[in-house]
Amino acid sequence: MADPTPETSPETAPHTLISESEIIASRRAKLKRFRDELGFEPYGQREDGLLALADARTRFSEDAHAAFDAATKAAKAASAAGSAAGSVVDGRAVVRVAGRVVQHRDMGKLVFLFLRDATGDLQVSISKSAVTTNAWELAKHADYGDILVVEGPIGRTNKGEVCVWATAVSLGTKSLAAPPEKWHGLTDAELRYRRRYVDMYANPETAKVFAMRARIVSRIRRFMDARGFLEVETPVLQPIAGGAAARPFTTHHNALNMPLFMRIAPELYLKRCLVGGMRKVYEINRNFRNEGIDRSHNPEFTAMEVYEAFGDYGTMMELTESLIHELANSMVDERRTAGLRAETDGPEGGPVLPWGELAINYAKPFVRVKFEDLFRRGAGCEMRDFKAVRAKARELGLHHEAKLDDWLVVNEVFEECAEPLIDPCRPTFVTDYPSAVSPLTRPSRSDPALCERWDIFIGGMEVGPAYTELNDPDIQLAKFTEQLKGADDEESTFRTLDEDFVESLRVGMPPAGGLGIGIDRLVMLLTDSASIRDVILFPLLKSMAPSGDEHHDAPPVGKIAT
RNA sequence: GAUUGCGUAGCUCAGUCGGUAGAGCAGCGGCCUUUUAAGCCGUAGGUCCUGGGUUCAAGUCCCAGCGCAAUCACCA
Repeated sequence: MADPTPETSPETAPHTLISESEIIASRRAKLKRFRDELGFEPYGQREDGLLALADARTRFSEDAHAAFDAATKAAKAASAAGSAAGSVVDGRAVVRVAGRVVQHRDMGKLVFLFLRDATGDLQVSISKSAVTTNAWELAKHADYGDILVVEGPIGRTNKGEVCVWATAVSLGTKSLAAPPEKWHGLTDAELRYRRRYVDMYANPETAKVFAMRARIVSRIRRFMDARGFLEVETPVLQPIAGGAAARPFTTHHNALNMPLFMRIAPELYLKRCLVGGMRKVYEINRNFRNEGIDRSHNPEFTAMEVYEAFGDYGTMMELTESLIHELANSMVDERRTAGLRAETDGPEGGPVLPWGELAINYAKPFVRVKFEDLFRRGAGCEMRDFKAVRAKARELGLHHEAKLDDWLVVNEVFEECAEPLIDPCRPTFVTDYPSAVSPLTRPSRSDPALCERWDIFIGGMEVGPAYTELNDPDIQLAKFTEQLKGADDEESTFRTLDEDFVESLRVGMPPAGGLGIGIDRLVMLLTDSASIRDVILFPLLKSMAPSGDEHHDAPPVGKIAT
């Protein structure tokens, strides 16, 4: 980067619309002083040989520290007694570290500060007598949020704090923003989401959750790969949004002048992979649904879908149970390492992980209950006794019951009465759903009113469904057609029959089991996070209204494709 | 979409019955070579979310709007 030209000096002419508080003005003044008077490049440079702060801490040696301490004291005593002091041998490891300043205590001729990186905090102690004048001035006037690079031996203070005794200090990056409160951190939920980059360093728990998320997803991939599944990537931009019944986001391809949808599910493409001959495939990727936002819904979310030729919903059940059990075990290990609450000796042999007020027991086998049995327990009548079911629906105040098909009423009564009976502390497979509410599922051969589908519930949340996939093109076409008939005007603008998919079934898709798992929800459960926003780095928020501009949502025409 | 709550300094929060806008941290100036939210002295900092209304007087009461949160609804 070239030096800033004087006439556009950023210290005096910030070209942002953000008003400059005096806090920021003073930081700009410091930036100028650090650069012009002290000779530090305010935006740093390449640094080789940096240790993560946690790794630097492990280089501390009690023996080396004690030996150096004793030698220093002896030398001092000798010097005081007038005898010649031999040179002190310093056996302490020298480390070079970088981090953001999160504590700064100026004791006059000694400065203590805490640096923070993604691995944790480490104290740096800077004695005026141990560094150059310029480094001393930099350390003394460093602001919260500045990134410093420090080198020196690692030892202890008198109070026992492991620290780097700086021999060199330089500027990694000057921070020009007012920092959050150093003790309370950033607590305002809105600010935490809008300024996640501050939240991540100010609240280390936030960064930890995302590190855990990364490990969970990585373990899922290893699990799937070890079982011989091939990871594939299918279109996010789809001409027809299929595979689920959700409202899609719409977009447009200019060169082809073609409307497109952001996918609501990858299902129909993954099945085409089976038609093409892939036996076992999975995809972990984003889905987009243009619907409401709450603690368990974000408009874009990550899902894993899995398809296994010649499997069925039982195959998928075993896979899901093993995967989630294994993930829970790994989280127990992680939590123990971190000194957090977790057990492996639950009533059924654990692992047990906390989720809010709940202690969820992931012991195998997970609970299995048939839809029909759970319905009977919850509603107090047989689900096939539609008269009784409708009476129950009216009793529950489901006033639009009359307009609905029998099985849809069954489904609503189930959600109202039966789902609450599921123990939130035990992962539970609800199996054998009514065929009528599962258009992509193969009907059960022994009982065509039912189909080979389960949903897994954990902590009261629906984490994912699995099917024995419907691969009869004629039945599939009939189900799609029927579904389209029920669509209202609005739905029909985005709901279209995917004829190519039906054609692929005519080519022939092997019998298969398929599975979908909401990764965000699973991560919520495994990391004890209450909201999906706590496991998505940059969750969608309403944009801040630019004052006085009513047309801010109109795109700047002509500025898009440059 | 509905209901409730919240919105005050950069951050975390007080603000009584409607009567001069407050604290801590951060900032600025000073002191301090062993601090652990360091401490001490001094100092500066406000569109009380926005817009109306009631009133002699509104951060406070009323109405509308915006944002966030929780609960519900929606979401096979």
